[in-house]
Formats: sequence, structure tokens, C-alpha cells
Amino acid sequence: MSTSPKQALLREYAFVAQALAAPARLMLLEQLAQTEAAVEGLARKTGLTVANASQHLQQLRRAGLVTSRRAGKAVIYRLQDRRAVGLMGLLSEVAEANLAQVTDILDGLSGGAPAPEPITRAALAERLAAGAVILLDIRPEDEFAAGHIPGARNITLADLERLLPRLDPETEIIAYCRGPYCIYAHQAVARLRQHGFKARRMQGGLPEWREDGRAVRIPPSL
Amino acid sequence: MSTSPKQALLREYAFVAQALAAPARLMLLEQLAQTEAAVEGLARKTGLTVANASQHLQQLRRAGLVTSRRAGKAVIYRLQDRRAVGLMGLLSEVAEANLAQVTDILDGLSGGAPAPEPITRAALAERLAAGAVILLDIRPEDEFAAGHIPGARNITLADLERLLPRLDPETEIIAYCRGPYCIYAHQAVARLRQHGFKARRMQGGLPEWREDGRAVRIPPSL
DNA sequence: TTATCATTCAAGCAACCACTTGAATGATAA
DNA sequence: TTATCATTCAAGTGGTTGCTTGAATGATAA
Repeated sequence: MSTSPKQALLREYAFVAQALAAPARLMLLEQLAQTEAAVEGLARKTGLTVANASQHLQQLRRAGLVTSRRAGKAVIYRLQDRRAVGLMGLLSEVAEANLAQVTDILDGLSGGAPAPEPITRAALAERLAAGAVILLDIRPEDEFAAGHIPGARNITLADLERLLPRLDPETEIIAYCRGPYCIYAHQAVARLRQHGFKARRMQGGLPEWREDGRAVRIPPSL
Repeated sequence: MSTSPKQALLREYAFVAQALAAPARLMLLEQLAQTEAAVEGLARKTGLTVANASQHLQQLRRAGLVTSRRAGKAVIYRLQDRRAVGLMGLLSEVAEANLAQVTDILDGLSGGAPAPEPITRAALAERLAAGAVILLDIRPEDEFAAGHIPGARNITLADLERLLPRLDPETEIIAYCRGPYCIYAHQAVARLRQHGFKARRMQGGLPEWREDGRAVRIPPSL
């Protein structure tokens, strides 16, 4: 070979980073961190064309972050490496800690009022065991159905207003969604607090909870 | 703004990943993980032209991974975010676990014979406390002088042969270098084992040791 | 001031990337 | 077999990236 082993290694490592270096692929990874899925479904969720999604997914596969298998006519993709969740989380942490743009956007989501610190997953687990908390899963129904934190109630942002009258204003409400790239929980918390509820986000999302080794409820499909 | 907050966030996260997506920048980060340094020194170590290194460093700075300050005529760059070390490590782990090319290259470094599993840093710390191990730092002298594991002996690959007669063949030898992208320790272990010594690598390198919160010796400069 | 040195900037070029479009493949069902 | 459906491939386009070269900046020392 004409290049040194060191250069060859660095090229490979950079190749993995390259796979993470496009918004479209981060979105796909976020979806795949919820549950495995076929190309068409991923394309619909992410707003990409099918051909484009397919190409991005192949790039993720070449980087070793994702695998695929055939199921009839469909090809099902899923995360290949659990570390992908860690990588995605670190990316967002670095960005939030060091890029002013990011803190601006996140502040904007809270609608003026400062958002409270998110609760750690460990602390949430304790509170859940004590029954001292309302847990809301702010994701689309199908993702909730594919797995959620036991005891969570599924509600989309659009339907949140309708739920308000039935929530106890004295009990703390915790919201979570897909993970560090998902803004639903931020928005839900902002709205809940506008209405006087005690609401906070959970740190991370379902993939991080699962990665902790905590229980995930998968309801029987009918 | 014409784009949704979600898209804007993803663009920023992808921007951080983009910063990691070039071999040249990974090399610069590896160097900066050893110790802060000026542009010219970094350019020399990495083999980049000064202008090129400067541009890459600015890109790392825009991504929040690195900061700089002026010191006289020179501009000193250093890691801004400790999580950068974690990101670099995860990248290499994912690559090693999932890319056949990478395992091929690493196997090649061991020169035929299979390399033993590296020792964890925790285990090494115990062994060091017990004095039951020889620790070799396989980095250039200046990097050793900027900080190293207490008790380590500095030896470059080129000088390793000369050291062999003075090493005890019964005591286990542990080698480390810059971190997951550095191949010196791999090569040193391969040579030592060819000569019949009991040698293994330490997992990670000095930056990871430091990140663990373990003691780093910085000898007084003369 | 002027000269020197380290770094950064600006322009230019080849290589690469994301996305689109339309055709090709591969599996299933009629 | 043929028709259908999900996915992948192939080619083309505009925009971006990495590197080079040579000039410009900014700090120091004579």
C-alpha cells in the first residue's frame, strides 16, 4: 500500500465521523434509535425522498453504524452499534456546551421563560418507583407502540392542550421524547409551564434509557 | 428564520461531526489531546503545511472542540471540551468493531502473531502501585516531557532495540502512547513479543488516563 | 521606526457530496 | 408467467471541502 497504516486508520475513523456529518443521516439515526424500520417508513418520518434515504442509509451501513436485512419486499434497517447512541449524545453535548447558536435555539424553544434543569434518568427511575410523578412520552403513537418507559402516557404535542384539564397541577410532570435531537419534550415542558404545571424534561430520550439497561415496555401488538 | 428549529439544531450537530470528519483534523486533535501547542509545532508534528493546519484548527474552533489564545507572536491552541477525547475514542471503537479494514490494519501492526488484549487503565494503576510492571511511554520526548504516567519510562520506537538488553524478561511490560489513533504502542508490543518479552498495550493513551482523573507527572522544565 | 516572525486571509483548483430523476433489481402475489 | 411493490442503482447538477500559493495581519525586537 502507498499510505502508512496510521493514515489508513485515520481515514477510516474520519469515515465514521463523516457518516455523522449530515443532518439527514442524524435524523435517520435518531429514528433508528427508537426502533428498526424499513426504508419507506424512515423516508416518510424524515421527509426525505425514498431514493435519498436509501443512499444515506447505505452510507451509514458502510460506516458500520447500521445493518440491514430483507423482510419480504422490504429492507429493514437497524442500529448495528450501541455506541452510536453515545456518539449522538456526545455530539449534542459538545454542541450545546460550546456553540452559541445551539443555546439560542434551545432557549427559543422554552418561549422566554428559562427551562428547569432536566431530571436524570436515575432520579426519574426512583421517582417512578415511588409513584410520585406523571411521565409523558411526547412521540408519535407508532414510536410509543414500539417501546416506551413503563408507566409513561403517550401524548403528542398537538393533543397536549386537551390533556391539560386532566393533569394534577400539584404532581410533577416529566416529559421525554426521542433523545437529544428531539425537541418535542422541550416544547411540551414549555407549554405545561405556561399553564402553571410543574414540568421538566428527562435527560436524553428513550434510546438513552434503554442504553442504561432499564426496562422498556413493548405492548402486545394486536 | 426559514428553517425549523429542529433542522437548525441538526445542522449544528452535523457541523461538530463534520469537524471530526477529516484525517488531518483527527491528527491535530490527537496532538492537542497530549498538550496545548502553537500552530507551527502542530503543523510539523502532523506533516501539514502551516496555512493548512491553521485552517483546520480554525474549523475545529468553530465547532467548539478547541480554543486558542495569543502568546506573543504565537497562537496557542488547546482542547476546549474534554468530551472531545470521548468522541475520538468512540469513533475508533465503532470503527474497530465494525469495519473490516480497520481490524486488518491493526492485525498487520502486530506482525503476524496475535496481540494480547490490552490492559485496562484501572488494572494498570493497581499493578503500578504494586510495582509489578514495567511501563513504557512510546512517544516523542517532548510529549513525554509535557506530561506522562508516573513511573513510566520514555523510549521511542527507534531506540527500543537498544533498551531490550536492560529489560527483565520475567516482568510484564506495558506500553502506551497518544491514544486510540496512535500505533506506536502496538508496534512496540509487537517487537517486544518478538524478542520473547511479556508485553501488552494499555487501553487508550495518556489523554484517556488523564480523563480518568489519574495522576499525570509533569517534570519541572529546566 | 523598520525588520522579523507566526499566523491568518484570499483566491483558485480538483475532488467530493447531497440531492434529484428515471431506470433497474429482487421479492412477492395473482 | 406477469404485475406489483420496495429498494437500489446510475447519471447529472449545484454546492462544498481540502489543499496550495502568495499576500496581509499582528506582535515583537532592533
